[in-house]
Amino acid sequence: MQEEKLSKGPWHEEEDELLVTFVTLFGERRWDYIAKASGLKRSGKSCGLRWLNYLCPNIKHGYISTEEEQIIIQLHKKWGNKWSRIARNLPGRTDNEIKNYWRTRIRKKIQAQEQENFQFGRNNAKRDSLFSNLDFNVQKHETDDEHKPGENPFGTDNSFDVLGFPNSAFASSPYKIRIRDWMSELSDDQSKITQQGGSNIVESCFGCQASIAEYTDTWGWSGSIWDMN
DNA sequence: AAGCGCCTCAACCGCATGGGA
DNA sequence: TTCCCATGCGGTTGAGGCGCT
Repeated sequence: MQEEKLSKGPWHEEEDELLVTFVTLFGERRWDYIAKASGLKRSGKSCGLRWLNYLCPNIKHGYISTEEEQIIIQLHKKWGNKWSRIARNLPGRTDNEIKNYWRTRIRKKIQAQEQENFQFGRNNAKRDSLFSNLDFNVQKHETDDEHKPGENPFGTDNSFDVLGFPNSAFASSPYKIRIRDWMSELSDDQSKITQQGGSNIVESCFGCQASIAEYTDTWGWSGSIWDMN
């Protein structure tokens, strides 16, 4: 038997109305069944997406607030491109919406900011040495003469995240993101973290260990020193 | 007014995962 | 245990809108 050709592209108002009616009747599941029963010439998957990303009454339409943007930035720092996970922390926003917003707005802002921070930070050999065992692809610093005591070597953001990374720099390093994901997983399994002297020793899934020591540097900045071995 | 390029975002694609038979 | 189907997830695409020349 020949399959009826499925339509693609933007949804029409009548299709939306039909889908809403059938979701109300059968619930937000069995999308293939709903697609067939409704007579919509759409795949079940397409119906599910349309509902979850647009028609669902819980969806918030409109501008993403500054507050929501900050949450997205922080969670992306923590989890990377885990859009659905990030979306679960922003009621009414979908993973698709957050993903698009990140790609079109936030990423550009951060890239521009990182470019600025990188230009500033490359003169600070002292701070860079904290990351010398991690391949952040940082160019060799020429001099540390220009850094003044009390001055933030990473620009205006002087905070460090829960994993000890500076919030302002190297945020998009793929290696850093992998380590973040790994640490995020580890945080759910404290048995892999042991104390040794002043350091936490973390056993990694890659067959190596990381020693993490809390420090406060000469400028009064605190954070964590990573030592991979 | 027309043409062009850029941007946004809804929708699609393909792979991964989970659950039931 | 294996297979199949439904759903989840993240990356990509392309239509349409908008601004600039």
